Amino acid sequence: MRFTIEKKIKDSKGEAGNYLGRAGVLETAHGVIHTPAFVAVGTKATVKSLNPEQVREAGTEVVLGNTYHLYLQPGEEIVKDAGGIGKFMNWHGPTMTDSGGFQVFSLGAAYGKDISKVTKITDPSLLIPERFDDSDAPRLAKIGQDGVSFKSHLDGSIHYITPEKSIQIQHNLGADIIFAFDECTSPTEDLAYQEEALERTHRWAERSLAEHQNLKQEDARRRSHSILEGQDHSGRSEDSFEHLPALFGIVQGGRDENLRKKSANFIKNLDFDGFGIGGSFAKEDMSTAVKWVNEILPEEKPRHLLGIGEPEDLFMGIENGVDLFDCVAPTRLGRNGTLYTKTGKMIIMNTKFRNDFSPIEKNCNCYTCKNYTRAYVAHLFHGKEMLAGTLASIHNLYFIVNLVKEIRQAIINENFFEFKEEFLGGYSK
RNA sequence: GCGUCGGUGGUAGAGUGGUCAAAUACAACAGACUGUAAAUCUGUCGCCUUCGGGCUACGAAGGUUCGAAUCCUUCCCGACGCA
Repeated sequence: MRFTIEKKIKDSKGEAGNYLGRAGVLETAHGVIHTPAFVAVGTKATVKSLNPEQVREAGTEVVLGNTYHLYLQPGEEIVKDAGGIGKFMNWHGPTMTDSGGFQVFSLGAAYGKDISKVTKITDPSLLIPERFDDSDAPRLAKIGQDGVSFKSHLDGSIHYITPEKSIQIQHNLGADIIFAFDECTSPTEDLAYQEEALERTHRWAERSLAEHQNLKQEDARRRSHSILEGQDHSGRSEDSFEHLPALFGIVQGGRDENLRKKSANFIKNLDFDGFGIGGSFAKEDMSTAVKWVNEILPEEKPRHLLGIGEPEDLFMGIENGVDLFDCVAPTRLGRNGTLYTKTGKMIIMNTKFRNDFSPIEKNCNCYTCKNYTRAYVAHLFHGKEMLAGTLASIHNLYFIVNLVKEIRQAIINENFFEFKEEFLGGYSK
């Protein structure tokens, strides 16, 4: 993997100032990612409701799968034997896998609760928690001594995932970029807990990295042995890129400035190829957290803001130095009948669209908008037809991927701030 | 014409004397969704409301009863059987 910065954000007079944002190129063994880029989420080695051609046609350059899900089903050995996640799912471009760290949160502290990746609460202090009443709440993920025990949401079986295990699984899944195993904490946890969790995430980062390096060495030994024996049929030896994954470390630290900075400083000193910024945020905390972190992380390595992807968040992230985003929003919202437009989100099942024969969005170049009307898409949703989720996902994915591409172009054209103002001025949340 | 059974909210369908403005499902309407426990979930769904409650309702009209969607009478409508 190789990351090159092409251009940094400048103001309207072309002055560089102190801006963190940049446009670049991330080269992997499976192709190039133009950053900033939006990564399509394909948790179970499929971007839900879309085939790879549709994902590609929407403009997507890279797809992210999930360690936890693929480990449970079909099992990482199968994916490995298939030739890796990309080959398995017939996606020829770059791939990434998440470590399962998010499931520590979504199946743990957040399980059965009304908290998610980004909470609405405007005053996060209100979120502070009675951790004590909470202890017997049902969870599918419990944090243990040196890992997390998961109770499978599929069949109830128990699985213990350690950092080593997560990295082993990810090596078998064979994506181009993988992530360290971390603990995504709930914003409802108090500072003492955030600190404790951060220590854990840091230990896990070191262990993830150590296991990653072990696996690389083992692989190198095996390959040199095969070459000596004349058995290397991989055809990849002349590749300028390592065929093994690049590993990104993850910064946590909740909403606390000291913890965030502490985490960035700790993680940046480890030999990671890039970085993820994780956490469950109260909306208003997100930009400060990203800024604190990216001011510390080394400029020359890529940064991925995990799980974020609403339009206003993309501008915020990019302006503050984020190179990669992934988010389920385009596909999940699409399947659930909400569509992005330049003026805001549209709930396509609303009565007013039943006889609206215009496209979802005028001048949109996605497959859906070029071929179908609002009335038709609404009809598909009312009729619970499978094509509904597909057409909606195509549009939403195109919308978000393309928005990020436009932002990238604006950076290159040195009119990022104008573009931001123009877009957000017309977009209502 | 006689007999039997049945007519419940947009639909299907519970309910057979009070706890019924009426289960449940569907439809409808509105909303939520940010490293996918998610083609999912939430709310509303007779009318009015100062959200305490008020009013009108279970084919129609009468009646019995403290009280009726529920019991009785007649009528209207439907299905089936016999002429």
